[in-house]
Amino acid sequence: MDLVFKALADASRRDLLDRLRADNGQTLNQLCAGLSGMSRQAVSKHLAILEEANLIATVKRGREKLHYLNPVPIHEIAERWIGKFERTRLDALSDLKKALESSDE
Amino acid sequence: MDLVFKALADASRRDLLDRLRADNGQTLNQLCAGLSGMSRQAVSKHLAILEEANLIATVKRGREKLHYLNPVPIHEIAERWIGKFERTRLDALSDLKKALESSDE
DNA sequence: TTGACAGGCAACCAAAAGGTTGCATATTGT
DNA sequence: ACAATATGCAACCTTTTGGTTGCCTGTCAA
Repeated sequence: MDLVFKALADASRRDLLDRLRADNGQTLNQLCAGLSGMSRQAVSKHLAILEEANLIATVKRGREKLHYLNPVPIHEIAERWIGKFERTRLDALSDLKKALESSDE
Repeated sequence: MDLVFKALADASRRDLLDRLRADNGQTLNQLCAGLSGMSRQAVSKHLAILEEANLIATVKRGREKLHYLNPVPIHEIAERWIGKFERTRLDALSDLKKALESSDE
């Protein structure tokens, strides 16, 4: 799970995921076109990190490599981790409110 | 939003949030007790990062500082970002499946 | 008043992250 | 065959990150 969080920590990588979501199965060069001002190798490294976090899967087709979004890890994070915080949302907010009010006195 | 993702990227910080969720309103020293083998200053820095990302709010009470969980940014991420991926989940998976099958031929 | 306690600030350090350049390899179209 | 295309690999560099130590400030209690 740590790998997924770390992979999501970078804005360029989130952007890559966004663009794969819009158009799945793109090659490295296609994805490079979007991140302007960044070298192909940098994009390649980002994709490797996403792949290691299992957020994308790749298929080689001839000399090119197609990148596919794998939304499962994001789903798992939402379920197992964010879900916990969603459930306690109102409690935490009421704690916060009470704490702020008592500090006004 | 970037600050929130970056704040969530570290396991110690996620642990701090977990512990605040279990017991809201803890002081720095209380939170230190949990992260064994880490100095008070290191924990303090983590808390500062969480606070800057607006994931916790603090209230000073005398010489101590109480830390409260603020689940709103996590909720927003779940809504605005993860939600998008949840919605396209089945599509992406079927793309993946098709791509894998065609690579078998 | 004077310790002890809770926390803040700043300098410093090692390791990891993000990026670059240069070169190698494999595939494709002519 | 050969030139162009698509990607991989490795060394290197700079900035950020996570952590430490040392000292300073504010607050409480005896």
